[in-house]
Amino acid sequence: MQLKKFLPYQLSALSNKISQGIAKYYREQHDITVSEWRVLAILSDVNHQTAKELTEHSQMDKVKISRTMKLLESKGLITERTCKDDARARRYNLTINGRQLINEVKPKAIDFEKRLISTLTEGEISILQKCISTLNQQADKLKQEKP
Amino acid sequence: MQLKKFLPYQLSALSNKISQGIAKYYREQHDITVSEWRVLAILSDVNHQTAKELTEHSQMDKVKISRTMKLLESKGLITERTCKDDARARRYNLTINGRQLINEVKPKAIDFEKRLISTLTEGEISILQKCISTLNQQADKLKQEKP
DNA sequence: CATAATTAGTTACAAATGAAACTATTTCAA
DNA sequence: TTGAAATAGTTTCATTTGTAACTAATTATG
Repeated sequence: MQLKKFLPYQLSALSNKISQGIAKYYREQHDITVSEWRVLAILSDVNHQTAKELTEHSQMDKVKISRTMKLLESKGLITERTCKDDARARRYNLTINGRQLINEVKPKAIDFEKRLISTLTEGEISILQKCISTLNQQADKLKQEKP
Repeated sequence: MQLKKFLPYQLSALSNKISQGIAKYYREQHDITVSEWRVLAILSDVNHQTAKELTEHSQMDKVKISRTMKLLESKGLITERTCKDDARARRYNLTINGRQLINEVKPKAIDFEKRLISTLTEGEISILQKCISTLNQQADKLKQEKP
């Protein structure tokens, strides 16, 4: 077997290649990290979330979220308010600047994705989506099993 | 747009999920990192390569390769010999122990992959492979473009 | 209702990483 | 040739990351 033919390697290589390009763009053009972009994107979709909720929607752990929120706040892109019903938690909201930034970045991200998949057919894209979803489920299942 | 629907995010999330499972297994069962596994796998396929060649086949940079080689040598899994034709470079070979280890790990990695894709049809797997290859090309192309 | 267990989030510390500077050698070009 | 540029690989240092321990608040249990 060759490493090149090993699916986990292929996915990691592809994902890294794509991420590097995006990360570079976010950094150079908007001075934000991928983590910041993810949080902003989530909040722009559903505002007013807690750190806990953000971890569930971002595939990032609570430490990374905590650090990212601190950073975003220091940049004035989000505000935080302690939850009424739970004094341990805070809810985060985009500021005007935060919303403006994400409104600027998002179309470019969508355009990047569009160009990325432009050489795939509709049918291929739909099967790719199905594969990703199935592989996610299967990866979850295998994680629980004993090796 | 939702982050969840964004292909670069989906690929990153999937790849991380799969990698975490594998990394845990390599570490617990064989006390090696994913980097070490990759190098061993490449050398088991074509022995006697230089660091330069390994970087080209592993998607790892020269610093990471350098560190991995040092580690593998300290564990007695590979040997190094200065190239006859270039005193800057070395060629690496698996030791008996190295070959034994990779012969032990490889079948399990293949089996893991088999279980991972077991819920996909042959057709889906083949289209997935095609998508990965096309996306790699496209990502390379987009990297060179100005954003 | 008191206290033990759980949960939200932060902090501290060690390990992993990446970029840049570095050494040693080789290649190129005047 | 011989000095300049390029290349193979290593080291250094600053940043990022992950784990574990921590604080503060909430929930569950006897």
